[in-house]
Amino acid sequence: MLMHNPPHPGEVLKELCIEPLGLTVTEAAKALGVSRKTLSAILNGKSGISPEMAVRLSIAFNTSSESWLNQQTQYDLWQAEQRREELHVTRLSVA
Amino acid sequence: MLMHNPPHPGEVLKELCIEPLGLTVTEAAKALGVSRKTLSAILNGKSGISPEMAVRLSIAFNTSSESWLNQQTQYDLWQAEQRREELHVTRLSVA
DNA sequence: ACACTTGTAACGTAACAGGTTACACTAAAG
DNA sequence: CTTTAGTGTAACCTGTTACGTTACAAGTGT
Repeated sequence: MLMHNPPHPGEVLKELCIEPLGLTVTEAAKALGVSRKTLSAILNGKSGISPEMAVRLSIAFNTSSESWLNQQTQYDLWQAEQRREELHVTRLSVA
Repeated sequence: MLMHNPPHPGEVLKELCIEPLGLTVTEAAKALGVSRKTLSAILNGKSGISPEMAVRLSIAFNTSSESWLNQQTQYDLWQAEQRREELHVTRLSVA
């Protein structure tokens, strides 16, 4: 159960990958093979990290695609959990 | 790094929740607060588990929403990894 | 025969990742 | 001061996907 608001993966990407390497958004986008707009949207929290983008990041930064997508999952899930009460769901199990 | 083709979360849902409780798709869909079509699509691998659906499942079956969404993430990622070679990405880091 | 369950086709909507082009802004370098 | 590089983002487009309702065909069991 997630307790705290997880950071948007874009922030992590910026702080752990882009800034340490002194990369510009334009450079990084070109290397990743996506448009500058797409990367910019991620870095500014306007869009999420897709499975394909996670793989791109894993290649460019020699990291784990799983870690990127898991971060996104935690973020998305926290958003959905905030609306837990609004979903009228009947309990089917007590296990 | 994922090595094996992960099962579709719908299969797991069917085998671990629906069938053990002797639930019909119609009943389960009603309890979850979604249409029969939506649940059927998930159970038959035609659509994935959304963040909101993960929360619904966690309420209905008293489980962890994280586990459901993580399963979906692993599944989606495995699909994306199959196309790893097709993405022309430049390595930016050797760390 | 009838009722129940199921998958699914055929429509629709909303959301979202991604693309191109173009604009305004900032900051640095000449 | 002008020029250049970098940036965010608006305005358009596409493709995909989750979800809804309605309706149909097929299977199963009473």
